[in-house]
Amino acid sequence: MENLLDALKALSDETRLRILNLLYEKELCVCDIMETLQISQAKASRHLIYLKNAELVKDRKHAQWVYYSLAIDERIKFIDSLVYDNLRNLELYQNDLQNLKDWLKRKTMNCE
Amino acid sequence: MENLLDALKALSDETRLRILNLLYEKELCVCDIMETLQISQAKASRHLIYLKNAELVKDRKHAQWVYYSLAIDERIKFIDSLVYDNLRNLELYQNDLQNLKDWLKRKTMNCE
DNA sequence: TTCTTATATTCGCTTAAGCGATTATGTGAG
DNA sequence: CTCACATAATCGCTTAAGCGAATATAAGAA
Repeated sequence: MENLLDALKALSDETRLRILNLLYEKELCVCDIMETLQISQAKASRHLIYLKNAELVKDRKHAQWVYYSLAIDERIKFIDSLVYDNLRNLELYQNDLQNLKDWLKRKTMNCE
Repeated sequence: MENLLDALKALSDETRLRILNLLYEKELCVCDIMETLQISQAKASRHLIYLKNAELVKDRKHAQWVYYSLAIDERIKFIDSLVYDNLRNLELYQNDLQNLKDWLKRKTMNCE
């Protein structure tokens, strides 16, 4: 996290907050985000790249998938508080977590 | 603080972060902010109003002055962490605090 | 190679936001 | 009332950012 202001700009959009909330659960690929939040592929990709440029998340390519995960270190612990103490009190973000759980279950079943 | 997203948008601008950092010290009027940060009156006023609309600060009118102070409650404690653990490690914000101290001293001397 | 799937990028558009400069409003002093 | 001062609001402009739609890229499968 080079630039604190870039991080804060990344936090000032609802879609990116919703994505961040999901990534606090586990590493996810773009399609997991699309499915869970019911947003377009372009939108998911764009916001993930924005978060990556702000150095809040990192990516890892494996075959045709790109997996995104958190890159929040101790220097920006206030984001942990934001997520756990604020976002997760809100219904929208709770629902997103439930949808993620449901989606991952469906996805796993398809692969068996 | 009705809307968390509004608060985060208010935090995504450097001038507003600098103002917030000053208000963490004490209640200030618009001219204190202008002088300390060396910004125009219109700019100071605009950003203070933005912070007020986001319900991060409140105002109090006394004679021809408008005093602004923090309106950060326990529900958004992550902002305390942002200010104390992050902003105040940065030179810019430290300098602002020193400039505030100097300005308030000059101001008091003129009134005696 | 061709086809499919996952992801990223570009285009055109719309809206939000920041700025300096200026003007308006409101308060107190004389 | 008139003047000075503090603050807010408006105007015109520029730039950033978000969006859907479409296209490009890259990897694996066949």
